Amino acid sequence: MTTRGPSLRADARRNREAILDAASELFARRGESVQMDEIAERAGLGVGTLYRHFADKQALRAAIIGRRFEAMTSLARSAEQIEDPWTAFETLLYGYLESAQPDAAFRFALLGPQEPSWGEIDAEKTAFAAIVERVVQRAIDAGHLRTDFQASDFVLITRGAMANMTGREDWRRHLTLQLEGIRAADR
Amino acid sequence: MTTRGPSLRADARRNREAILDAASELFARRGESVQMDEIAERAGLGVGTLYRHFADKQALRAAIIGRRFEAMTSLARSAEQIEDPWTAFETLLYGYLESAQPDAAFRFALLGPQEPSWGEIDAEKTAFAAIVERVVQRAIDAGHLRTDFQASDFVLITRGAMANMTGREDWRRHLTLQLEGIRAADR
DNA sequence: CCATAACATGAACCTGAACTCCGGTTCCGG
DNA sequence: CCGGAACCGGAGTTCAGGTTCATGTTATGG
Repeated sequence: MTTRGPSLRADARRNREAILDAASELFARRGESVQMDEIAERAGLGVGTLYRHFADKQALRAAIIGRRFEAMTSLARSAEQIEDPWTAFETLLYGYLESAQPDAAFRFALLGPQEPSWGEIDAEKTAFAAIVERVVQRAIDAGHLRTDFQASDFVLITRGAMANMTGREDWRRHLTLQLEGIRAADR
Repeated sequence: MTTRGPSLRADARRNREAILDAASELFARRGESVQMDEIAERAGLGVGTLYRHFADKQALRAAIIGRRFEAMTSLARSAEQIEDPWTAFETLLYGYLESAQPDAAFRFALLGPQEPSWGEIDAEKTAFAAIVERVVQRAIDAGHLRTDFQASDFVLITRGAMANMTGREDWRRHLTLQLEGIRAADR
């Protein structure tokens, strides 16, 4: 998926990038409602070209989401490098949410019912989850998180916060409240 | 809005109810994607009849959501009657969420971007909020909730829980965690 | 029981947005 | 510099689903 190989003419590759960029931008800002013609125009291309690169709208959307997940994984990877377990955890959590905030398409993809055919994304998702697992475990071992905290709770927390990304910065308040319920009892 | 008056033929009133019931059922289960023809069929009526009673699909949706909000308000009213402040709070919280759980349309209406033209619903929403305000305040005064808890936090918590209503019962776990962050520190 | 206004019906209509298709254009190895 | 394979453009096609309206049906007061 990533290194698609050499067999792609130079202009084709350039256009593919342009499409991805334009679509990212628009999907991020307006979510579901953007239409193919708009994306084409913003990319400075014809609609036909979009369909040369992606089977249908759904496939394009999936590619975008996949891209974002790759970014999330690399974010997680760098957070994992941080020495202090709690700082690592917080960095991951805030980094994840702050990346999600401006991307309505991504948030919606996670909050709405999951589509079928997102098989490829699931793989990336798993990679991300594995890193979260480790960061969480480290925070628990260091005595910063409740011992009964699960990696799956990370998902609950983040979904909760994302649900409150409506215009304002309410989600930060919500996250703070949630963190209180998550920390180890002794402080 | 509620007592629309006498000027409505008996069969018309009956049909209106049938439409509302059918639409509630379908919207609740399948959210946005139901189509007018389906609703008509399930109500045992023709599509034209739907349009006699509701200007368009959006209006029908709004009527349904409004109805649910009325139910929520009456739920809140009865929770408010409970003696013990904490029990009242918990009853309201769980009652609200358990009602929301089977109703995808309602949840989606709250989680998605709010449509315009839902002015009438906002009124009902305000009534609900007023009751929440009182129940929350009582729980704070009784020393069960953090003193810095806001009525608006009720919204954050419930949105968070609703975001985790995906098939399983994850939201209960999430709510438990959230409650830990919400309770008064002294326990 | 009638007259008639209110109501119901659903096939046809219309809209908008995804997708196709083929004539024209561009890249690239030789 | 050339041939042709790969690629692009965007007007036109298709189709799903919301909405209308001419025709038929039913409730209700007198």
